[in-house]
Amino acid sequence: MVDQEGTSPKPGARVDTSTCEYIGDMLARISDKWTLLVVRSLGRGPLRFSALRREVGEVSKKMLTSTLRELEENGFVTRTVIPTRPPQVEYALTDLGHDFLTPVQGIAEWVVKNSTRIDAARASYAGRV
Amino acid sequence: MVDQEGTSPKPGARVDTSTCEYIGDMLARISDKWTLLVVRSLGRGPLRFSALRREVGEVSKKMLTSTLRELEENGFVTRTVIPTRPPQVEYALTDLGHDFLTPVQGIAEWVVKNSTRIDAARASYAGRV
DNA sequence: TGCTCTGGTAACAATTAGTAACCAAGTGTG
DNA sequence: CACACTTGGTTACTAATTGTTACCAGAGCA
Repeated sequence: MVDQEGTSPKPGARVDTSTCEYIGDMLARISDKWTLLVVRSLGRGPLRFSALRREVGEVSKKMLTSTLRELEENGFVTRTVIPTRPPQVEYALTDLGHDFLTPVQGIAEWVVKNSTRIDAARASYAGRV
Repeated sequence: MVDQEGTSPKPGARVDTSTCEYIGDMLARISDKWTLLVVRSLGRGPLRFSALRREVGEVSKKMLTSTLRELEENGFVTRTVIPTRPPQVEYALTDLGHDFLTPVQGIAEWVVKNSTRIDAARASYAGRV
């Protein structure tokens, strides 16, 4: 075996393996550049595609589309087409998505509360290097 | 102007703009594929590089290295070289990193609690499509 | 007529992540 | 002795993901 990258089966996991895998899977699912940002934006109320794009920031149409598709697939948001002159599409959090907002806000609040410590740590690291 | 992708300055943000940007920045910082997984693994105690790699799962050395470097830079983990025969390197959460574990565990717990609903939503979407 | 808006999509470019090999010093195996 | 294997990486190359740009279609407006 010459420095293999692949991981072989690991028998002795500390916590229930399938639960761990499930969490890991979900964390991987939400750990992309836009998902949390989009959920947070929709947490303040339903938004149309363009409004959401303005709200989130520098997200491209393509990535916003694919992020929303995946959130839809996971049951976090609904997509409603409003048949106006140029048809508009409204995105809103489902009950599940709204509940998910709680832990997400938890992170956001933690970040705000600890911003001083984070900045201090970063400054200190920059100083050491 | 022909379908510009760039976003122009947006004056009327609902919440304090700089706070929002700070949160967005931090969310972007932790929303990569491995950060949350690594923090969660180190939450159970300090681990050496290889042990951590086994714990996290299918992460490549390269990505684990860069993830750990960024966590170090943000003051979430410490890196300690143990001068043994082949020198070993131990990674551990700092106080800041340990505190961060709380909101991260919040997400993990939410996922476990709501796994039934998530699975149901996914199945329902798969059925509709 | 020309330019705007709507919510996308397709083709291509740029960035990022993953893979495989390598390093160097020391241990164990045949 | 020669080989394999350990440690924590780095490097070069490739694969996958993201971002950019242009385009669609139908209506509004000057």
